[in-house]
Amino acid sequence: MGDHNARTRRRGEELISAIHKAVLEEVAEVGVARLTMDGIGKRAATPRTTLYRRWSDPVEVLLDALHHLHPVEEPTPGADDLRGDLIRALRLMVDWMLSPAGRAVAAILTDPQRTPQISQALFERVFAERGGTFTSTVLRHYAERGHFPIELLTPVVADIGEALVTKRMIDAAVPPSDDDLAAIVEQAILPAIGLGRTSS
Amino acid sequence: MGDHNARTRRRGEELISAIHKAVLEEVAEVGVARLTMDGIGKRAATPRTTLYRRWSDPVEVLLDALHHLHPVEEPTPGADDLRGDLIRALRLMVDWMLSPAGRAVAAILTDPQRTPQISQALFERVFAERGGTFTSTVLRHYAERGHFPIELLTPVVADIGEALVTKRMIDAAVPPSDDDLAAIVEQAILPAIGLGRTSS
DNA sequence: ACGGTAAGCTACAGCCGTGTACTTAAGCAA
DNA sequence: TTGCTTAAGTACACGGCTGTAGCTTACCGT
Repeated sequence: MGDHNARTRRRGEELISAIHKAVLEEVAEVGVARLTMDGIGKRAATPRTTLYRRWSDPVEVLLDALHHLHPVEEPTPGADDLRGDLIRALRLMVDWMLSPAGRAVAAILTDPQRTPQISQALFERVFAERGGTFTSTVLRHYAERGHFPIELLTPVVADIGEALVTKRMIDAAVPPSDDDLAAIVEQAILPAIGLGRTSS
Repeated sequence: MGDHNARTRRRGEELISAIHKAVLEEVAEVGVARLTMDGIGKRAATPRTTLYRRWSDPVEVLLDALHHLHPVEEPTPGADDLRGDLIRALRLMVDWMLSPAGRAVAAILTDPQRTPQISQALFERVFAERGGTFTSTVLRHYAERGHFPIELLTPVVADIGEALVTKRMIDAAVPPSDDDLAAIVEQAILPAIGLGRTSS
């Protein structure tokens, strides 16, 4: 009795990817701490029993979802525009941080109770797939072409852009504009690789 | 009946500051999301009823604790050692981030469900009390004494050190060493104010 | 067409945090 | 000492999430 759902019953792949999508959204919204089977089930429109058939607790679902994440897009350095490519790399980063996947990762990384297991799953699955950080891909490209000495591309320098963007995202409610990103590139990254503000 | 606690019953100031201490520890450990009256009460060794007499929910207790936080120590620039003073400022920051108060603030700032009210309370109470960020206090001091043009001390530049330290604290399990901080100062901050690695 | 597999659905007991009511007892001041 | 104030301690009903059980029903391969 009762109206059967107009939507057809989902199975296998389709159902699972719907659940993965749901966990990521859920964790981005409420955080790892408030993650519940109930919440995931409601968001994915599936009963908890279906979840328990495959996973034993919310974090398992989350880890599984991370394992199926599509790798993050990498910046593709252009011909001869270091400054522009850096800004585009940071823009890519900002967009990713605003996406469900990015917000999920942020929620996980900053959870006070995160375990080494979770951190490890994250780094293996989400970051290791990529060549490196957003800006370091660009920086390496230009260093190899002699735009600046590759010795200057230290771990610290490779992190400058990401660090400043991250801080902006935490401090301010509004995501950084292109002008903000340009300021980061010009005032922090370029000086660090010996390309001061004078050399346009 | 039963053994009365050997400890004398606490009242007023003493009790409240014990509760404040407890909330900060609790939130640093479990995060804002998992904050409960029960947890606070257990940690402060006081029944929930006492908490409800003054506050209506765990976040209220937290906000009240923040209002009673001692201001963070400010770096005191020395005579003529910009590099050393910057490192000391970052060390001060790291130590604070490792303290209960600092970890509490981190937990609050990164909570996916933080409200504007909470952010505002934080900034007013914890940050506004200070002159500025850790490194900017030092940087301003040396800029005013002509060590570098003050126009270079932009908001982005003032954030470089804090941003890199924060990222390090999130990424790595181990807090940065003095060498790490020195690398940040030399490779990121000093270049940004026009004092490259050449000028020692 | 049929039967197996797996998803949808409901129900239930258990645990934990909540918020309140009420009693007991310690500290403090007149 | 007396009495007011306030914390300690106990008890209870409520609600949400949990994990499981048992059943119904849709999908899908043979």
